[in-house]
Amino acid sequence: MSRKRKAESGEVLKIGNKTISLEGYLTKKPKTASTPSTSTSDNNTPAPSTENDATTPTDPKEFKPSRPLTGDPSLFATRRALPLYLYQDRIRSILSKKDVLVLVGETGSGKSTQVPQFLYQERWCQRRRVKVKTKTREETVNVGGVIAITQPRRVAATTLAGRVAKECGTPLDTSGRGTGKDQEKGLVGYSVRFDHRVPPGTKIKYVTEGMLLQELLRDPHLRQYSAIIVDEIHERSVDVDLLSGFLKQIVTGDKAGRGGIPLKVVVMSATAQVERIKKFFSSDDSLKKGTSGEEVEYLEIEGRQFPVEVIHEPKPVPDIQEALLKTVFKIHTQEPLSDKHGKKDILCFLTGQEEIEAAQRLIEEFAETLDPKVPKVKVFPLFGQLSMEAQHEAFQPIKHPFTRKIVLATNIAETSVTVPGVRYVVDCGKAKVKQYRPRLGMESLLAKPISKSSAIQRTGRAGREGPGKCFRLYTADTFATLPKTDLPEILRTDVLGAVLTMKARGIDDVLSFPLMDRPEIDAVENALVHLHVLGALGDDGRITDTGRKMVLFPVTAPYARVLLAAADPRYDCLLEAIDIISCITAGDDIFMQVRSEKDKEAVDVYRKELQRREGDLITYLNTMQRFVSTPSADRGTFCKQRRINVRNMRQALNIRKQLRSLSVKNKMLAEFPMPDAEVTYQPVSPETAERILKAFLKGFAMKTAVLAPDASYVTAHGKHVVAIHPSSSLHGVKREAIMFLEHVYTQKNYAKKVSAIQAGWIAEALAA
DNA sequence: GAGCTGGGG
Repeated sequence: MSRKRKAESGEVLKIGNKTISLEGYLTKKPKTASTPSTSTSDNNTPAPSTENDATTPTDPKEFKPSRPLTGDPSLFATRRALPLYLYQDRIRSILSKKDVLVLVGETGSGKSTQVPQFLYQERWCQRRRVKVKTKTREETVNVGGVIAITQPRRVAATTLAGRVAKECGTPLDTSGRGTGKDQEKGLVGYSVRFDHRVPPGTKIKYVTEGMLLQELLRDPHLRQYSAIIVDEIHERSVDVDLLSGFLKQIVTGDKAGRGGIPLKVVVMSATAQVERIKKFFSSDDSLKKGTSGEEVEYLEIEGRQFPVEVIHEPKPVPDIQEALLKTVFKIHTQEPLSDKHGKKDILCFLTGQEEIEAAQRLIEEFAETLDPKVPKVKVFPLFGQLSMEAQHEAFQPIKHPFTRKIVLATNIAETSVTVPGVRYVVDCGKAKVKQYRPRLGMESLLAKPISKSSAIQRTGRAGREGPGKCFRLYTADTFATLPKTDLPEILRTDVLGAVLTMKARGIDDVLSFPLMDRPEIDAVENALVHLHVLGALGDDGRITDTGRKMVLFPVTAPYARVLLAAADPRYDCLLEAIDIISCITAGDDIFMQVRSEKDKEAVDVYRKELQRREGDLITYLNTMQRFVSTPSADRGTFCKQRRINVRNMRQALNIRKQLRSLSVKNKMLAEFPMPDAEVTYQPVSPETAERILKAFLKGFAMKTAVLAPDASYVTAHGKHVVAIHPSSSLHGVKREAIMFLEHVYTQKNYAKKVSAIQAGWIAEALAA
């Protein structure tokens, strides 16, 4: 089983039957000649832009803004040092005249924290009472007063709010509690799923993109707001693309719903590749004479990055692991361990867990062969499926003074987390990307070349704390052929959810909704048909009552359909469906992967108890029911024994609570269920399990397969062969028919989250 | 018989 590996001292490394030559890359003495001749520097590191506007002097000490800083004086010095400080008058002046500003500011410019503080006292930002006409009558409403700043991630929204509250010197209790009327007044708040802190008097509100889309459902004109600041738009999530469309409609529309008061929009990006964004908001086609407010202003602000030298490979590398090993040890043996800026650690970008674990083994084995005079290395893997503690380890500085840290990461380290101490980046040039195939109704997850923008982002990770170097394991020519930017998510994903989002917010003609990038018509048509099958759209293509109920739940359309079916007396299994959906939508699988064979045996003993012959869904239900009936004190052990991801389980409990209370609110549950402590665990009967699976079929009848005579599973829709994924409890098991919730192409065409069903149930689900 | 980039309501 265990592959034989042998590290040899000298210049050759053997792994199994593979021999890697390290000739010319290793000099056992740390001090040698400087950088090899292949070294080239390209112009990707952001050069400070020359700003020759008269209103922005170059010395922050001489600059006197038209309005003094307010808030906590102890933080003034830090804020004055931010590049953005010099631009505050300019930004205020632009927005007093124009409605849309596109602002490019590299990481560290301070845009996310400072821009809202520059604006909230502006005259146009005051709340106003205005008359608006509704269908039936005229009414007086409040418009404006608050600035919203959207963020792609919850953690960003909450931490930014905390920091800005501190700068403003107003309270924001992020510790919990502090709700209701005992809340103190404050300038700054935030609102993310499961967590809302909006003190009375809030003028600056950090929200996730999804949250603002939710608000749009209740308030299509965003009347509460004077301005929306869309941050990190370059990440191009589906949510930000939809949001941009709605904002464009408000900005360029007749504003009657806002009593004629304009909504200001500031779009902020970390990369300068904003042509498409600029053009999108400039509303060329809808430009009307006499309304100058529609014009878009553009401003670019330098970041605070140290220079990073970029080194490409002279010729294409045949083996990425080999190239990585050579490069890592070239850095390790030729570059200093630290300098006046601090430690000089290495961050490597790889595609996935498998590649990372292989690289870790290689590096650790080779490190053992190094001369004792050479500093030690310590390797840390970093990918999403890793436990919180293991991820945390990669962020800790190494205490030992004679050791260099090497972090092997997926693109989790590109945007989601920042590893401190990094001064060398090694970039393999690839990343795994998920792409939806509308024709096949499945997605693929494959390693593909990254974009230039992504490569530059990775490079930048070497220059956060001091001057750095980035080694690209591909040639300069290859870099030149990379696409400029990544494909936005809306072109890579099932647009089912996006289409329902539009329909629910009054967009009847989804094909003419303004989007920066339009999905193919095929993809949209597929989504429309699918929504019709789910009953969310009627024959006329308009949203149905079922569809309106579906959007009230924070889950994708098929899951929402399952919840509605489960609430139907015919199936009567809403609480069970909620338990299952909570487990499934809580992030990655609550069952973590077990790395060693020995651990796997021990864990499987416990996991087997949870597994049910009906398959993964009922296993999840069993797991949730067992978990909540376990006393709190024993839950940690329960998770540990079964290698259940505690973080995801906690998230599942939050989702469960939210779905339960939404069910009560939407009259699908008569009353709140009994507290878990009062429920004794009892495994569901086979009869109940059957009802549950039939309820799930109302959302997933399209994702079924029947066992063929040759013992393969063939999908009912499309007639493709699928294999049951090894993560499923039904892997290797043959049943009459299966339902699966996910369908992914990796090494093979895989079905995941699989349940055993009867073939007859499929037609039954599609009929009624 | 064989495995998984990252987010969000």
